Amino acid sequence: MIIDKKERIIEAAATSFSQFGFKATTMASVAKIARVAKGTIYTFFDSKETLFSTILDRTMKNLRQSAEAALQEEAAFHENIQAMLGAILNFRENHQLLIKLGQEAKELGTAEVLEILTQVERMILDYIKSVIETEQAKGISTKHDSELLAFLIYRTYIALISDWERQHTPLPKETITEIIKSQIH
Amino acid sequence: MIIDKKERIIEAAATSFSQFGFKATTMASVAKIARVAKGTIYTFFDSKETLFSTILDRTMKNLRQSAEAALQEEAAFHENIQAMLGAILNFRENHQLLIKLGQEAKELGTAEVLEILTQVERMILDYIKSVIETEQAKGISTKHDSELLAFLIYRTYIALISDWERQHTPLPKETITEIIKSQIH
DNA sequence: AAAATGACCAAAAACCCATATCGGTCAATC
DNA sequence: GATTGACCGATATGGGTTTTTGGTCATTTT
Repeated sequence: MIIDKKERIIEAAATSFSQFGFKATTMASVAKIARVAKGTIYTFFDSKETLFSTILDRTMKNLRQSAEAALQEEAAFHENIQAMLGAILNFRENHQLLIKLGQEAKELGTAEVLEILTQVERMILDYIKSVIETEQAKGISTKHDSELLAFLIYRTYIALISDWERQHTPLPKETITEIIKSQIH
Repeated sequence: MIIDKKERIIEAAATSFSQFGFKATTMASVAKIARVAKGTIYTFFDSKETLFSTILDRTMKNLRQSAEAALQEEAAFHENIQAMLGAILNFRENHQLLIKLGQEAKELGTAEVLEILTQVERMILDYIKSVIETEQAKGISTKHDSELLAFLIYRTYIALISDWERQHTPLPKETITEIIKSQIH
């Protein structure tokens, strides 16, 4: 019974955070959706932040899995990197929670949510870094160390996909591939 | 006399916009600092926006001059590009008007100021583009067309200088040079 | 008559403050 | 021992009132 309740709370919170964002989600409404009393939430989570963290951790785990699934054993390094970046951006653009947090940061500019988003970026960068390091362990040489390379590649990729398209027609896939490739080796 | 007055208004406005930002400068205070009546401002400029535009145009002209001054006839393309980028970033970081507009956009998030800032970015990109095109006209080959190359280089440079340093120790100059270089050829 | 002024106006912003809502607690209940 | 929901202090909200602002224009100054 206990586990079932905790799960219901998490699901209710996930729905609400995704639909209304962090600030506009109230503990009372989460409790109502989860069909528990407000106090019950606090037997599983000490605060709204903690509850949110649980949801975010799950989401990031899903993101890592999506990224992982894009990798192919037999593919070349730069192909895998690009497939992974594509998966990450696709995930970011299709998961309501991250979309909503982005909107919330832009509209309300709350320091709290802004910090959460930098945390998300940090987690993504760490994942990219780990993929690079796995590849390096296999003996593949890179131009820069994994931290810098992850940063450089991720930022460039986002710039080319999201920012460029705000004012231009999308770039051909080969162009993007070529740019990413030239940063690795 | 007329010219003198117009100049006084521009100077007063420049000071005020730089010190207090767009929203917080009032036409009344500009008039007071310039020692003219409020109505007089409107014989030279039709609106606060127009007045501001004049100031911004001057600032951008100064920026272009600073960037221009960093170029050296005998230097290699990538050296000039980097010198120019350095000059632009340095200008951005040291000119009160642009700093203040950045703060204003972050704090108040006014659509008006945000639009001004994208306009500034556009002007900077156009300038970089023109420098690239001058070089291309001399017969130097580049990996990408000038629009994409300007975008790529500028974004990467900002990422490496400003954003990287938010969480890491500054990168050695040679590393930055190398990265920029590899994007050009 | 051309240039300059500042009182004036509608519109927008800032200010107040009573009221509602929120995250979190804990004595009572199951 | 688990669960509840009335309750609390702190913060957010709504909206009526006042102040400030960009812009105008009849009047004055040059």
